[in-house]
Amino acid sequence: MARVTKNPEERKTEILLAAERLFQSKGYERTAVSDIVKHVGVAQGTFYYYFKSKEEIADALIDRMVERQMEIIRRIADDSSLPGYEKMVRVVTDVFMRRGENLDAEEYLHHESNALLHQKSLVKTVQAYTPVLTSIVEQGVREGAFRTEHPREAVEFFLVGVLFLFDPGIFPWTPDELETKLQAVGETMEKLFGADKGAFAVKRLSPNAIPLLDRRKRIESPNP
Amino acid sequence: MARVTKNPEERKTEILLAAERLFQSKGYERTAVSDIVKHVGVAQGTFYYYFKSKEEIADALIDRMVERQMEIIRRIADDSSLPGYEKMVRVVTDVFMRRGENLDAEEYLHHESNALLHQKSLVKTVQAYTPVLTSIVEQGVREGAFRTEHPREAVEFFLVGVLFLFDPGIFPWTPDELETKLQAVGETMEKLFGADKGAFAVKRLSPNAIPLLDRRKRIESPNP
DNA sequence: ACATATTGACTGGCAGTCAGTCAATAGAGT
DNA sequence: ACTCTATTGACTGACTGCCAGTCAATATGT
Repeated sequence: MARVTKNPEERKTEILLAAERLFQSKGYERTAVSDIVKHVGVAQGTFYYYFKSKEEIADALIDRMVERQMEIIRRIADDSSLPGYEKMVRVVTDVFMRRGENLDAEEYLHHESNALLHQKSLVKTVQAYTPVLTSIVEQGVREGAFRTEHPREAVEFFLVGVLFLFDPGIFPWTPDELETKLQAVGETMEKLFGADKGAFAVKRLSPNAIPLLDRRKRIESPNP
Repeated sequence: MARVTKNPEERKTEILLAAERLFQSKGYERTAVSDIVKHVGVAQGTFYYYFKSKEEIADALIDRMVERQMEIIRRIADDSSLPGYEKMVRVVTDVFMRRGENLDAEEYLHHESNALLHQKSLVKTVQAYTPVLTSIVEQGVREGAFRTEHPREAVEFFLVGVLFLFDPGIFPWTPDELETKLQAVGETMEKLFGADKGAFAVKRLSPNAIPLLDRRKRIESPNP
């Protein structure tokens, strides 16, 4: 109807944000492109003027998200005053243990109806984190705190294990199971990176250390 | 048209098999329920008489598959003449290294268009293998070959790492990267299970040890 | 006048539904 | 034993509603 022309970048961002909000509340699969454009107040065709497909907008959102998270981890890795071992501890506490807190906005990814999207985001996360974490491990090896012949592969294995195994959208553990698994992560890291026994011991488990479990966003059901 | 009544079990199997064949050739997402019933020679409603949804038939196929694979691993685990360490070696060579060979029929799962299905099959595999592998590790610990405080968690971590990381539908590594990663699996296992150095050394890599890479089934494209 | 942004009706395809048909069979009445 | 009939279970296929993606037309800014 009333036709409004905007700066393309602005329009694109509008669409991106609307899509993100809808994916969060309804889930990816249950969000129709027609929903998105309705919320932006724009015609269906406009969507396809800016994005090749529904999947493409999802990919764009994932990239944004992964990039945002990379900043935290990069800040730790680039701190030249920290030994590798200390960096690794910080990455675990500041990044992995916080996934449940910081990812509220991305929690919709963990819903089953978003499997492809979700998987892609985990894969991208692994690929983005690997080089940075590898350099941390290599530093630790040089400093004698770690011992491994394949730092990169150890990191990849660790990332896949942590990200997939502790993802409530993939493995729905009970709180008890989760507790045990979290206890075991310390031992796993020690062994994987060849650190001294107790180096990554989980001393006390703060309640919000428990990642995502039970914080799963309730997705609006189809029949309210 | 010509109405044919059959033994329900037989009918159900017919539908199951037709679905499997179609999922293999076209992929899950691209197979319509109408395709399936056309191939069985039955009406659309008949499908929904036997299965609640398209996803349900997929789950049924996954269960069948996982169950079939469990037999191999159970046979190894139940062999009371074998020490735990030897069992683990066999599981790796007979089960994981063969995934590429034996799973031809299930390769369609590794296609991107089947993400949810694929993920479910991996999760079910992890959950099915875990108890059996855990008892193997525990046996190894009793025999002094392994050393770990959390056998179950070590097994889960290992399974997730191997199954997800080496799945070409999830992580599309180049042959070179894959080679390096396979070399590293030995070290990873030693550390994870606390075995002696070299216990799981990959001595020679047979060409077909490379799991699934490049054996990815070519899915019929939509526009031939 | 030209490029660029925007429109919205339209297409094709698909999952799932539903009211009803048909065949076999169990059982009641004889 | 033998029909007749009620009931059940298997099966049908047209239909609904939804949705991703297309496109020719059209408005807007420069």
